[in-house]
Amino acid sequence: MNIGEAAKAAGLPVKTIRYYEEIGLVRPARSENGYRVFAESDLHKLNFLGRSRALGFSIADCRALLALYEDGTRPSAEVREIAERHLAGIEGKITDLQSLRDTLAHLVASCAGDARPDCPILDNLSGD
Amino acid sequence: MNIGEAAKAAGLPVKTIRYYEEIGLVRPARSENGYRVFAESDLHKLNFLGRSRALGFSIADCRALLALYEDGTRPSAEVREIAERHLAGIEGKITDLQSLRDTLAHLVASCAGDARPDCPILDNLSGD
DNA sequence: CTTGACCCTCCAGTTGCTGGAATCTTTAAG
DNA sequence: CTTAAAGATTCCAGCAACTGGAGGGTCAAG
Repeated sequence: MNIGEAAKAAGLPVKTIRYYEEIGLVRPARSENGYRVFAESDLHKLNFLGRSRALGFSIADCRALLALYEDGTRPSAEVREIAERHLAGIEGKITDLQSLRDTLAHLVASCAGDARPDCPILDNLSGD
Repeated sequence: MNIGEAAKAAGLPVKTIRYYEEIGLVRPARSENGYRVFAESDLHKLNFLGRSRALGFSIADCRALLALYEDGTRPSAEVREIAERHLAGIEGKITDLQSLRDTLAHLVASCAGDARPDCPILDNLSGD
């Protein structure tokens, strides 16, 4: 299977797959003409990567998760630890964004948003 | 005032200030020895930038906000529009992260996290 | 035999800094 | 007066995770 077909099957851009090969996440075979040839196992990995990335895992996490996935004897605790750390990071981001949102919402609400130059948003940014 | 002092006053790293000059956000004067010299107005701008960035505005937004700030006759509507768009972006991100968090929380909760290899997290990532 | 859809590699750009190397200048201590 | 530390300068490289484009080779259809 060529890269275009693999991309469709995995729901990833062709460029991304080439990038994943470059950084050693997948190692598709090559045919005589130099084209990458994706086996079932490669497709499986690509799908795994797509799902992991969609859950927001970093490439480093994905690499670790993939290694754990390939090792049938790993303790599930190791996987869970990666996921937990990621979850904590996301929760932190949500908290940060929520406080940003609250601040911004107040500022936006306080600004008339008309033709006049008075603007509490700029006042706030410039230090009141 | 040299860059180090300006950095302390604005609460920004020295490197960041040099970067802001490089991309044209501030234009401090130079003394004979080549050192940057920050006037009150430069400090004011740096503070403005620090606050804007802390609210998550992109550099492009900051540039626009700064220009509007310097233009005493701007309509507040223009400022508000930038802030509203930013707010909408943040709200979108929050929503995305929340759904990620929910998914991850379920996965983490379903995983025993012990020495056994069975792992619903990996099962999920590999496509069940 | 040509056209168009693939595929290849390599290089540059994205965002917003951050670190480091190599080199001044200034300042405080001895 | 010398010297060493602190602080300033420039330039180059790198981070994350791709993405776009140039310039080319390959293949199947008509």
